[in-house]
Amino acid sequence: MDDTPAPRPYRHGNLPNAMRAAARAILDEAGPEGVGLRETARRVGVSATAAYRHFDSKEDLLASVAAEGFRELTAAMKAAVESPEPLTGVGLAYVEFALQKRGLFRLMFGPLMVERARYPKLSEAVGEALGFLEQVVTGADAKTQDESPATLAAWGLVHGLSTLFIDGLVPESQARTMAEQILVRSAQTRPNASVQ
Amino acid sequence: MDDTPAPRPYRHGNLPNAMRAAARAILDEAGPEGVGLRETARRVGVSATAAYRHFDSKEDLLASVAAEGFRELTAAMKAAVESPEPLTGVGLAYVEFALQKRGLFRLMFGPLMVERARYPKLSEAVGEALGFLEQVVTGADAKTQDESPATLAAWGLVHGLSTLFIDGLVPESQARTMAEQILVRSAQTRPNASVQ
DNA sequence: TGTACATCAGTGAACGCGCGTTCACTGATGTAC
DNA sequence: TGTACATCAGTGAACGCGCGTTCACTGATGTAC
Repeated sequence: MDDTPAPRPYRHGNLPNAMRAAARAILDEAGPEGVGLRETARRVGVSATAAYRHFDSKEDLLASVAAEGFRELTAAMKAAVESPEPLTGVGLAYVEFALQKRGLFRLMFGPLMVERARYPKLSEAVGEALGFLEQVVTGADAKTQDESPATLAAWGLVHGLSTLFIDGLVPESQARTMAEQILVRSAQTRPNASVQ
Repeated sequence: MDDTPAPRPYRHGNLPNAMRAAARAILDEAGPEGVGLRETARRVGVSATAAYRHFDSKEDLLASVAAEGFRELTAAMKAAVESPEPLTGVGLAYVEFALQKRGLFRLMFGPLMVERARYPKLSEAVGEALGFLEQVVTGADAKTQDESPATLAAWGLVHGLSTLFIDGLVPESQARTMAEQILVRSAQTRPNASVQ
């Protein structure tokens, strides 16, 4: 019986995904600055150069991770829109996403954003998240380029709470209760809040 | 006449301040990640080792820059509290601060926050900014450790708007108009908004 | 079904770089008597 | 007023490090005939 643990096939099979997963692990341990292409490759068990078969550069890898993050954020919000108070539910889902995937969230809204025009997949994922939010807030399909003030107000609030929480400016233990209290109240005072 | 440009005295005079100023310049050009102790010293025209006479480490330098930032933020908010609608004025001052001192703002709310307990001056400056905000929102002197939900709601909103603006998720040209519109409206619907 | 060959996905060595920090030092300043 | 000496604020060289990226390569896979 040969039970030597199969020294890995020559071809990895799905290196891009494995790289993204490893990068996300580092992201949560060390934050966006801690993610290096070499270190990521090391974790996957592959040479650093192998990464260049699949990504143009380190930035390209990070952009693809960020895009993945935006897609997951959109999915999380979509799952939450079925709640009795859609906007509150979606807002809480946003905050929850940030709390649970801090490193990823930080990457998504970090300095990469400055260059995001260079990564179409990323821009698209950002646009979808935003479009969905716009739709929840205004009730209309957003085909406009820019966000409405109402959307921006809602987005700003949940985004600000999220970052204050993950930056430790509010004690972790209070984050969720606070968020719920604030978002429920905020939804009640909205001009066009749905009648109860 | 000796008009050789005085080859700088042996002693700098105020190296700590000069280092902070240089660090802030880099901050605005390259963001928090671009700030290095060596590069900062280089700009000041001093050897890298000279910095260690005044700062324990690179992190120590950054913490002192961040503390300076929080003190300036507090001052900016205090200057704005005299406006007809204090909360709106303070909120706009907050957003304006972020827009004008992006690099600094990013540093102030960056990963350094995680370790801020190790820098008493920084913690104190953060506490003062927060305490003032609490006072504006609730009208009471905040002697409590934690923020009230009302304060957190206001802070979250202005903070979120600020970061969305400086991360380029809303077109720069619209940022100020949007902020004003949102904050004015938000102040009107607050439970205890001042009567007009 | 077998073979030649193009393509794809890896490898290890090497590049140059800038970083934070420590070391042993030197030159200027301030202070005690 | 002068001198000895401690202290303070700089210096340059060196440390080890990990990084992103390029290079020339090799081994495995897929495809055409």
